[in-house]
Amino acid sequence: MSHPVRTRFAPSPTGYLHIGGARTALFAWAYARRHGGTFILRIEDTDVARSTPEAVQAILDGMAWLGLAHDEGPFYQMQRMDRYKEVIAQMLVAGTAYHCYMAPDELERLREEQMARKEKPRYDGRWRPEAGKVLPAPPTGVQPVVRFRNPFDGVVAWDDQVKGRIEISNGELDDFIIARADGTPTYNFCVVVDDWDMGITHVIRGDDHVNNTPRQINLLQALGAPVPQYAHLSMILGDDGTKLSKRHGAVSVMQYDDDGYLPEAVLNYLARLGWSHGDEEVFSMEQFVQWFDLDHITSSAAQFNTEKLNWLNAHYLKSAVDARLAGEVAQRLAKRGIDPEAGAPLEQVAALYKDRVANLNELADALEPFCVVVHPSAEMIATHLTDVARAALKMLRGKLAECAWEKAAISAAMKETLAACGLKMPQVAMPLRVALLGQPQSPAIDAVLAVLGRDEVLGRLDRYL
RNA sequence: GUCCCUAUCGUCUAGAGGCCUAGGACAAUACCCUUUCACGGUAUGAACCGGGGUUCGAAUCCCCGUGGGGACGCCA
Repeated sequence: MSHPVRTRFAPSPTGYLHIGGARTALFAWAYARRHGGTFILRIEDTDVARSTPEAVQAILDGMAWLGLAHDEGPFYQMQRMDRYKEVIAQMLVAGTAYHCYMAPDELERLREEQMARKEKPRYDGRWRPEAGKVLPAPPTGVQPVVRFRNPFDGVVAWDDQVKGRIEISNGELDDFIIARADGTPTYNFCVVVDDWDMGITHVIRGDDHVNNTPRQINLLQALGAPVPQYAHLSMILGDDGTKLSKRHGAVSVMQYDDDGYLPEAVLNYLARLGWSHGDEEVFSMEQFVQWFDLDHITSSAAQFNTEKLNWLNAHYLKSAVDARLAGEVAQRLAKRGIDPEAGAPLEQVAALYKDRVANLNELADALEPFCVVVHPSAEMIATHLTDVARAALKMLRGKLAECAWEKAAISAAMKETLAACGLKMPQVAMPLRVALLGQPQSPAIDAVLAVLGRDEVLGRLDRYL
């Protein structure tokens, strides 16, 4: 507890915020919250060619939808160039970095030779200054890159908070480039300077960065900077067990909004994917933050399971406040060109349907017939609105025109009609559903009538009588 | 190829040497509830990758295979 916890989420704005990034952000956010720390958002936009302002916005939107608020930032690496260049200059002076004039094609050739010899491809250190070593004369007209002088022997080790102790021999590493020929700094270098400057105490990030960690630790140490704790999260696989890709599965979190998921369902699902707290399955973010720890993160990859997400979403839909649901559905209906004010009060209809659907689009589908004139198919009319049924509906209509407009009275009117016609409930309820909503399934019919309103019910009925 | 990570029901997972005849959840199946369709309830089936150790005792620790994933960029 001596140091306040500071975590960060550091996406590169080359695309939207996808489900894997969202989980990384969630865990980093939760860890900071859990320890009363600070959650920082940093945009790693040094890849100018692929970074876009749209992607930055998409990431911000995704975070906002999920409710993952950052305490500091967003910081943009492109705005920190002066600082990076300052550090590089210092390293050059200190001798922890050096200029390398090797041409890219020359480097490429070296790599190919090494691969052919079944060796790990790495820079051979030809421009690395050593005591007593004579360096070639720098070729004229060539802009050098700057390489980090990585320790030659020994091992780099850290206690990964999710994977345990990891040791990498320095012999596996090479003198990687920290500044390109045009002077711009590279990823591993920027990350290190940023994590240092921003006082990051816990680096919680994707598993694909395990290989970068030893390089970053070496750099940090060369800089005399403190080494943070690292926690590497395993990746999320697609529904079919294969790697998520743009082609399948790796959709924007905003797609889940479009698909009718509630953010709390997505959050709960993500929290439970790769982390656990005993048998707990359903919990709020408040509860999650209280429970969250690095010790119970799974170290192996997890397969995304849409069905479980659906179940959670249905669960949160059931317990959602009617007014909120009505608002969400109204927006969706409006997008379909339907006036949500046109029919029965949406809030009441939503209450009737919310425990029968798995997402907001299904809810909108269910509420739509309450707002528009429905046109059941000829086949459905033939099947349900038989002469017998119509006769019963006609009698029912008479009673409905006069009874008190509430569930019990409506139910009584139906029962009287059934008795008078010698019919069973479904024989009248089904045709009634078809006439009113255009489909033979609905919640309890008396409740549907009550909510639709007398005028609407009688009007819709009259089209068939 | 080299290095690193990883392995419990179909899926997410519980499990820190005896509480494990391996627990929960989703999904599946059956039944119950029911005014249709759902919701809900109850029940059932379903797993420790293989082989060696260590130990009185291993899902848990170690080694070797095998499977899966990642990294080896003047990308991040």
